[in-house]
Amino acid sequence: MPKLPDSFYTHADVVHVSKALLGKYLVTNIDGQLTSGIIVETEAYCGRGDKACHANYKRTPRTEIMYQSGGVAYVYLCYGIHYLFNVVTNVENLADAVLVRAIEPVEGIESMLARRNMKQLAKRITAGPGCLTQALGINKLHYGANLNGGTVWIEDRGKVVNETDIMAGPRIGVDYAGDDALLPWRFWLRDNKYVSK
DNA sequence: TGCTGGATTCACT
DNA sequence: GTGAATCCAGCAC
Repeated sequence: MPKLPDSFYTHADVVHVSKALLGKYLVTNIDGQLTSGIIVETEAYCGRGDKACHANYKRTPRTEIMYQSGGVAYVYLCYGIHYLFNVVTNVENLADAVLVRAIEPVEGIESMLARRNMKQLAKRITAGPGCLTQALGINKLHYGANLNGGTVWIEDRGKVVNETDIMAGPRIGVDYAGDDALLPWRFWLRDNKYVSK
């Protein structure tokens, strides 16, 4: 299965990339366990002028990775409990990123259940940014991981997503960002039960 | 060196 | 609907 090329991630419009990631397959091969799922919900974060983006205010060691050329993972620990998985986009020195909020499980469901400490498949296994990282085994070790490597990557398996099936709305949990919290930069696949909220 | 609060989730009431 | 759990980056001193 073809991994997405570097040119996909270095696209100049992070909003475009956010929508293009819907329907793609997020795959991890961690601890010898292959797990994957269809990306069904994303959010765009722009490093320039977007108050909700970590990299907007100041360049720090944590956000340094977002200034790299697109195609690497930005993994961030939130509330001391949950890891959030982002895809860095755009070219070097432009700190854009796409937050992956939800996926639909496809492969390695048994492994996901074990990681989530669940007995049977339920919607909440991957519906939410903190959930999907746990299900896929993503953690701080994958901060800065190259998405063309053999640990975490994204595949295009030819699934077609119609523009009319893509819904847009305000982002979640970024009320502190003032007016920028209202930007319709959250995207999800219509009628998909694994979308959070 | 110490304090504050967050791109959240889950278990209760 | 509400509140606790829980770590570390960023900033103040």
